[in-house]
Amino acid sequence: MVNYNGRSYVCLLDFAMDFIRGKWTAVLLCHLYNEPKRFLELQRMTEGISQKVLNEKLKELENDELVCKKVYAEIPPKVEYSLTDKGKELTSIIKEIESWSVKHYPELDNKCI
Amino acid sequence: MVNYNGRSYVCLLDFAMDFIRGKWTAVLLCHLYNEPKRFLELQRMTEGISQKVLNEKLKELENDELVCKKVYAEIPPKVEYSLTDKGKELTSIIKEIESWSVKHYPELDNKCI
DNA sequence: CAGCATCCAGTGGGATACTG
DNA sequence: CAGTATCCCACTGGATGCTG
Repeated sequence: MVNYNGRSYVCLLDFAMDFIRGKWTAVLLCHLYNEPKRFLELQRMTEGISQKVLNEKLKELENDELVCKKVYAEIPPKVEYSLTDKGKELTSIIKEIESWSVKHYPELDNKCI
Repeated sequence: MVNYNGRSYVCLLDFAMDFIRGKWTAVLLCHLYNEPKRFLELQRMTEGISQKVLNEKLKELENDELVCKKVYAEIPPKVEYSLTDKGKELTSIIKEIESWSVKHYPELDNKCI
């Protein structure tokens, strides 16, 4: 049993998987892999995600310290999201999962990232 | 958009993550990493999982061809579950995620696997 | 532009009891 | 031993509308 932040997990792997379990989480991390992105940019890249969920996910990722949020004091508002080092490491593993799927399901066109 | 088996995914990564998104999936795969395991054995190793969910997950994993089920014609029944090659490859990536969590959260005792 | 507030539906998983 | 069958709740994410 692992307890963290008021939640409990059956083991450390369960805990780690919880970071990326959400439907959009892994995809968003990959979208941030190369360069920082703005909110609207992320929303456009991530076809199908609702604004509400994008917000929730970005907050989660920020709390988990996988993503860093930078707010510019401008009008109209400008906010940039980027991966932390910890997040970048995790994302590179996620990319291995993507490679795994490309290898084993070549017939499914890769329309992502 | 990726369509497979009546479900649709926003991209190939979403599709791949769906294999391991469930609460117990990654843990079960790791438990099968070294050697085949019997049903009850898995249930005992995987503290907290209900019989119903263990069944559902094993069926999923079998459908996804990550796990192979071998039934011995004996009484009482004997069934063994093992990783397929595809499953073993994926599981080794999952183990990287576990290593990532060990590295970044050393304070959380690793009671798993 | 980058959010927040609501309301709502689908589903993943828990608890419990039964069987070839 | 290795399952099936129900019932049920909590939570994730969808849709829509409002705001500094």
